[in-house]
Amino acid sequence: MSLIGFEHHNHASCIESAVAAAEGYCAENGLQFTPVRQRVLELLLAQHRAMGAYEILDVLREEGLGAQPPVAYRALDFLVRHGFAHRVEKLNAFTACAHPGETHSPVFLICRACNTVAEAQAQGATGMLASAARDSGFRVDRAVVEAEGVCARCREGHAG
Amino acid sequence: MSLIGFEHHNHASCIESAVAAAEGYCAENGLQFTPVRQRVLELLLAQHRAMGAYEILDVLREEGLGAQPPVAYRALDFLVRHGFAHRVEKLNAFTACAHPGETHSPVFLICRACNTVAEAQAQGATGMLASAARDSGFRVDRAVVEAEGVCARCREGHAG
DNA sequence: CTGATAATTGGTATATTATAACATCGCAAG
DNA sequence: CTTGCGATGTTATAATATACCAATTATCAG
Repeated sequence: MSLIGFEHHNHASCIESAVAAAEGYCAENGLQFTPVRQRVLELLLAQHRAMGAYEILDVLREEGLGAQPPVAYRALDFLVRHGFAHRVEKLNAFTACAHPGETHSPVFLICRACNTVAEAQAQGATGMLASAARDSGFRVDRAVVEAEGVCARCREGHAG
Repeated sequence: MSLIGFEHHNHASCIESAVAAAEGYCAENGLQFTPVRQRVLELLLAQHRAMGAYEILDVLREEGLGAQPPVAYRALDFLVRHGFAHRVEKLNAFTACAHPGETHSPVFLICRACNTVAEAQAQGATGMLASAARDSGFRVDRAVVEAEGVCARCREGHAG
């Protein structure tokens, strides 16, 4: 399992390169990487936690990029549809994709204490789910795997 | 993986026995299995799909058991808290537990075509998730595993 | 039984999340 | 040019969920 979200890294460059990657992908595929879409992606990248649509909308509104819910939802739909972000069902919120470009079934580790959302890869778990489902004739189109708990740092913090 | 939801079974008796089991459990543990709680459990058991809180509330209202959202949410909270029902995050809806009494991490298979929600047991998948998370110091308190797709019957139905 | 306590109910109000619907704009293909 | 498509801007409303307070009912120690 590789895991992004709980380690240290150069955040500014991490955002820049992710945005550049998205921009490139859109250019190659005839998609419009508009200001609102870019800004929403930046907001999501800026924090390793999930943001609600209305939380994002508040920022867009302050910045004059849009004031109504559909503005945020449309940008989020775009980002999710093209794999730049994911929806975290458990939180009814959104988070930037930590592995854009790669095809993957994300697994989220949600820390109840610090609200960090780490995106992990657990090939095994989703593979097992898919094959077990297949045995009963069920075809899995999308798997949601999300674990709520407490991350290492927070457990150390209060001896939890 | 055991799987309840897509096979045939005697539904009336399946409901009766589940209700009786819940009633017994409550009696043993000093919990109140009130009319609203019983009725909500029956409603959930009556269908192998997830029901929204407001859908349940509509029935309760017709039957004079309560008219406001908190009535439904409180009964659902009770049922979920004591393991008689589960919340399906992906659908923001609720379904009766297919394995009451047993400690388990449910896995849901949600059919997009017929809306059936089957509760499966996939020890392997959740176990793998838990152990992989543990390796990074994350303690999993609750795992959400839900697969959206098409069940065997619906795939046959339209050659899907 | 009785009073204290906790659990449940009934209700109002409101918060939060999400989408439907429609007019307009801008751009690129034909 | 004009047609069509995707994106935008906006209004309105749907769907999901919770905070809070008053009143009632169950439970249990004494």
